[in-house]
Amino acid sequence: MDDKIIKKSNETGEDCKTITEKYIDEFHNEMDTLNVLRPTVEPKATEHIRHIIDFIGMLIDKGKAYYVEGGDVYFSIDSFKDYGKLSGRNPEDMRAGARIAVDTNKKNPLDFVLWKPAKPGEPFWESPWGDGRPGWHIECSAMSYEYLGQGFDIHGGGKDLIFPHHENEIAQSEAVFGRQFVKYWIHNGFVDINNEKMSKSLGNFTMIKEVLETYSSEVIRMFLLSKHYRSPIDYTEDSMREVSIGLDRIYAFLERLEKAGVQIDGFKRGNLWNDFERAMNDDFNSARALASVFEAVKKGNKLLDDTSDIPDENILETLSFIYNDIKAISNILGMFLLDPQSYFRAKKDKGVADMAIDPSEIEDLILQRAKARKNKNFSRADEVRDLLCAKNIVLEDGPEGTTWRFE
RNA sequence: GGCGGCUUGGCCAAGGGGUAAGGCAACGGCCUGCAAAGCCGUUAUUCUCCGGUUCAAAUCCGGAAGCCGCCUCCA
Repeated sequence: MDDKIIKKSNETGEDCKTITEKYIDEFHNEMDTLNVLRPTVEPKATEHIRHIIDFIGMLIDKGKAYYVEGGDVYFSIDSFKDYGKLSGRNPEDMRAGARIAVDTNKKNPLDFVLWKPAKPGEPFWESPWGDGRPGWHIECSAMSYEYLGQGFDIHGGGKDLIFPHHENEIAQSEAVFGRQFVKYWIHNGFVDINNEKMSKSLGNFTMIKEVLETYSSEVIRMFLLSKHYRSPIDYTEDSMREVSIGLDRIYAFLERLEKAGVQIDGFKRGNLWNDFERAMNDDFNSARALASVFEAVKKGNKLLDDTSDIPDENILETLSFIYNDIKAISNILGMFLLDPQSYFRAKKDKGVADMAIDPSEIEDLILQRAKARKNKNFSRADEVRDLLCAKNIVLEDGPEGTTWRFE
């Protein structure tokens, strides 16, 4: 029912449903890739016209909405004394600042449309007020009533929707039911590029696809969680790279734990979990929560350093608490979900593909370097390492030989 | 014009009356043939600026500057 979709439909000849299905599919695919769980119910406005019409009917019956000659139904903001309470706006002030020509049919310039008559060439549904379609806002009140009842606990959305959309939802629902619509509003800040808001709606989803070409979904999640959800976050290559390095560090720690024989016992919870929980319970302070993970990683690395990666019974238990907690956290944040070997293998595969490098070539060079090192021919050894370094490949000499990775 | 938000080390970013988390980067040390990784240490007497309240302010109040968002029949 979005004007943009109707416009696109008229341009391409595809019907609206085909167009929206396409975007919904794309959205699903990208959310799946980002480890975003599917919602239990995803109601579509076009499948709830009946509920929407009923809802508008209730508003009219209560004297909160009115029909205007020509087919429009408007919500009367003067009939709802709390109008503006969410956004902190005063209707008087806004009336003075109105920038657009006022529709003379409205009782108050800020009244908003609940049902609008169909123009030629537009999709429409039959209604008591003539053929037409719902206005924006009403579907949220009607559908949330259908699935969640007269009021519910948490409503999310972007900051830009506070006014008018969420304000209008409150007006519609509270005008009908006379009780609190939503207990907690969660309004997220935007992802900016160069400190400017990203292009709206569909444009953002294209971005995700592009970012995924370079960074894994876990890097994207970690980037988003590195700042509080209410604040805007600026997308830059530098910050993505930094986050990616941080994620490597955490996975490297997990790998180290496994090599040291640390076991997971899913029921035990340690200090990390307490810190994490405290942070998340404080208005989803994900940045603080991530910091607690890094703190635990440092602590764990230190314990492993101190015991030369052969922890005794006691240390082993401490480490298993950390491992457990990280695993529990990973299920909440949708990160650190892979086993470390797969994580680093995937990273390697991607590097190999992106740089068009033959891994056997690298292995061969490493062999040559090993031989040179054995013969104390260190200049040759360093030469090999520099050669690989130029290709973004870092060598790490460990007790079990040399491993390599992409920087 | 109205409303809301933001400004914390080189960069990113928590904290929101009790004396500055965490990440990245840099430098020094341990380790290493040298590195890398990891660890240890150093890097903001100070939180955009100016006033005020307080025993105590990055945190509260007032003012200034800069940046961002919203104010449409856009979902």
